[in-house]
Amino acid sequence: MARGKREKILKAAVKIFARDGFFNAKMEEIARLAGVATGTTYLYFENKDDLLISIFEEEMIPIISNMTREINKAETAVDKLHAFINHHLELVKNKPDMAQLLEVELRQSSKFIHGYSGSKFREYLNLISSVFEEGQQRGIFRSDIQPTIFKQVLFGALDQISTNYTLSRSKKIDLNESAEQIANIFLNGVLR
Amino acid sequence: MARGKREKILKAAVKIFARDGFFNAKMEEIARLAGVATGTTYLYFENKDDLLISIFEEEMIPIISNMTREINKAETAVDKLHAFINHHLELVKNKPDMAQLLEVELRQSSKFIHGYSGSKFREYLNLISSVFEEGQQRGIFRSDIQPTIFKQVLFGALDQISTNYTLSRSKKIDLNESAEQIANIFLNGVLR
DNA sequence: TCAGAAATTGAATCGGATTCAAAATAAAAG
DNA sequence: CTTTTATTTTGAATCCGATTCAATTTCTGA
Repeated sequence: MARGKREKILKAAVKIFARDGFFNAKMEEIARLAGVATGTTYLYFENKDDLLISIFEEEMIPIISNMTREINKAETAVDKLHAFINHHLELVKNKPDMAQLLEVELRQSSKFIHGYSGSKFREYLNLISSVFEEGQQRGIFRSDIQPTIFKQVLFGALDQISTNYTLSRSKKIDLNESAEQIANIFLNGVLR
Repeated sequence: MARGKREKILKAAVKIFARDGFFNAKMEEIARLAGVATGTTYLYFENKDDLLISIFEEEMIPIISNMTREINKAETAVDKLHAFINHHLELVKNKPDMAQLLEVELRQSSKFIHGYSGSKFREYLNLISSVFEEGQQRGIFRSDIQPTIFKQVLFGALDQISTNYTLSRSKKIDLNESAEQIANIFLNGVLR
């Protein structure tokens, strides 16, 4: 099994899923774009859901490492939280196709929603709780808030804003403004 | 067209969707449980997606009116926000089937995600922004935060916590504790 | 009681994910 | 180089379930 074939299928799937949506995307067309036979896709991926989830897992690797780098640039926990929020929304703005895939299409996969409790998603969320814990240890953030709840709450907030932006045709929403407001609400909410 | 038939199909669909998930639910089985022929379901609903969305629209009516009542019981904007948060999570805890349908299955419907910009969802979100605006007018909440952003941020946070709870098998998460923490973060974040 | 309209039926159609026997290709053995 | 054997790929056939629609049943009102 040529390793390159897997990559080709993955790359083709990103394009087709982004263009047609998960539901309307045809395995046959993904195969055609990848230059392989329909059945070949099933040698590299269990099924359509697995293909989508694999895209997620692969795409999250650079996203997580970039985010980590971005966070580490900042000194204080406050700045790190700011960095997370800004970078997350930056991504949504700059990679709309990928954003659409990760935010919208991925959640239509029954397997993802139900079965998956994947490491990459957890890892991404844990970037938030790590920063938060650091802030707590330094006495900057309130200690009566559970990092586990905080990470979900902040992620949920960002995700709602992002999805709304991604789905809005016009794109006239100002994500920088949103980022500022979110940071504002949350930092005031957790600072001692 | 007997009005009662539509209700029977709707009721059967809730059961089957909740039990099998949107994707695995079979129209034939919904029809059987409703006591009609397969084709009959298509006289009352355009397709499977439309059936799911119709459930959403109908279920939201009492949810919205109960929530409105609950909010109006409270005096201050702060208490109203508290009420919203508590009641939302209360619902998730007390009607797990419906929660699963609204939070999980609904979002697997391509039509819902893409096409739908439904009135009921907007209406629910606007309950939040109304309370928030009221608080701003009374000078209780900061005026530099946009109600439109606030409503999405709070809803997103609640939704993430709720979905996480709904999908977790064990249900050992304490939603009351979560409610308290969320209220805590947000109220500190927006109070002057 | 009967013609026409409205509602219902469920078998047939259709689309697309998935499978798998056959074919092609690569690797190993002589 | 053949020949064998193992690996990879192919794409037509299968399968499943949403959706359709011609035929049938039920209702209406003259």
